[in-house]
Amino acid sequence: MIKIYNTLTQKKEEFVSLTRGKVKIYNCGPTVYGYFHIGNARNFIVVDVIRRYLTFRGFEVTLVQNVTDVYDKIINKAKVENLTPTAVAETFTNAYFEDLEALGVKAPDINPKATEHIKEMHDIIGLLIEKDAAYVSEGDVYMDVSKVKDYGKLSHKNIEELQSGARIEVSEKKKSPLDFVLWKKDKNEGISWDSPWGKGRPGWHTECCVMSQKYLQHPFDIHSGGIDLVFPHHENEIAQVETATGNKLANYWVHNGHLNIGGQKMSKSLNNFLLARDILKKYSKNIVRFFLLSAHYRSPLDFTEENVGNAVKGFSELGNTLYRVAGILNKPLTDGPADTSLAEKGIALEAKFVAAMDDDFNTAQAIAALFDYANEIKNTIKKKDWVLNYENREALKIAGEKLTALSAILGFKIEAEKIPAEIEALALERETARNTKDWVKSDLIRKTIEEKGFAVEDTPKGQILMRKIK
RNA sequence: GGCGGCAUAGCCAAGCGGUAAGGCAGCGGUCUGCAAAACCGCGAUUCCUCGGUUCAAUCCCGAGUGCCGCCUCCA
Repeated sequence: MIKIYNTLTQKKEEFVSLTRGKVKIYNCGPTVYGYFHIGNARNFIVVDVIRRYLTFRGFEVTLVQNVTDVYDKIINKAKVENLTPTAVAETFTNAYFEDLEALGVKAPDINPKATEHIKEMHDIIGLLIEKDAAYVSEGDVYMDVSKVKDYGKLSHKNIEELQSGARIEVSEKKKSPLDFVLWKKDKNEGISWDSPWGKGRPGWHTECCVMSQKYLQHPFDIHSGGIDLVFPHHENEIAQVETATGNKLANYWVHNGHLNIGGQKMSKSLNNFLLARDILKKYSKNIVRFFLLSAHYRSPLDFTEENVGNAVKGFSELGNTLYRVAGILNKPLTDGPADTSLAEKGIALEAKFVAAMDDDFNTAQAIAALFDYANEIKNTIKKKDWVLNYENREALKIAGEKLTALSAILGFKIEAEKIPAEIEALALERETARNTKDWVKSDLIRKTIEEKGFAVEDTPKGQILMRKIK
């Protein structure tokens, strides 16, 4: 049974999809006015893992992740750079896809753009006006929050408390400070569309309403995003959709915690962010993912060089396990008793991994299961009475494949790369030197191998070659 | 001010009623010609504090302290 924590009910709930065997997910994608940072990456990776896991559990998953390509910040950026908003959006939309791929995030099934759904936005705004839940004011259109049943149910706020909050912008155009803009009157910002209410551009929130409706239909299964989107963004999506259509928007609301830097939220407005693409210059996508998944997705996680450094060391040995397996599988078979313990423990460890992931996608615990699995494999190889007979070789091979497959659910690509012939030749040469106890030559060759980015280890069963992991 | 979350070994981090996973670092050992490697073993007797519920609490309830987030754009 898969359990998911639902922000709406503030409880872990059993996951039951609307259509048997299928899951529809909508994740709030980026506003493309700059490169996305590692905190944004956390969200994309968390959703990627949820998607991969649900697929592993037999669901056919449809993931929609929008691109917000019209927005104040894009317009501001365009002004500063002396470009058109469209050009800015295009540049960073392309960069977004590049960075996703670099992080090992599978491309979402559908990547709708806000600007390609203006007509649909007009429709829902029109419907809201018709229902007297929205009003026109000096060329802008606002949502009338007082007409929304249960406003605040997602973020668990109530209207009175919100109104007493001092931080809400007061606008003469709004009936209430809580009302939010659906359509903004054009102010010659270089991007606008005609509408029944005059020239203008869409406000936030509405795009997600219409794109989720168009590609997934309401209600769908899972709506996700960063915890900071709970209010007002997701609250306002619910307000619009449920008021306009009377349908529930989504069943499960999943929100990931923030990536902090120095204990503080990483954000573009605080200017304390690290770009995903810059981090990737220093660390591999495996390491970045390993680090980001080492804490539960709902917990805050602090990005420090030390923490990521730990991830590098921890992850390396996980990856190296496969080289150790591959190295042993190469050796000639010998006679001896079969050892069934690896196969037995493998089943238990896979179950541990699945149980962890079933429980609200507990990747931290799932990673622990991977380490247990890797340790079991290495321990087996090291056992004095374990021999490479046919049965044991098959069991080892299966264990290695299983470890690779489970890791792939978290998006870790661990596999023993084919060792280049050149390195193999060096290793053979080294073995010859070792056999004649020519340690000087042997160590020299080891050094050469290392300089070429590989490592060689001597074990009772012979040399093991592996690529050094970064 | 309102709402929400978090406080677990030197560091990171699971656990959410039955007596503390995993990783990094450290220490001891095994293996090795050597080894930076690998493997094995060792580490929390206040799980922030104080009360309470319970046969039993890190886990539930209350109070307190300290952090963080949201209430404005934000993954």
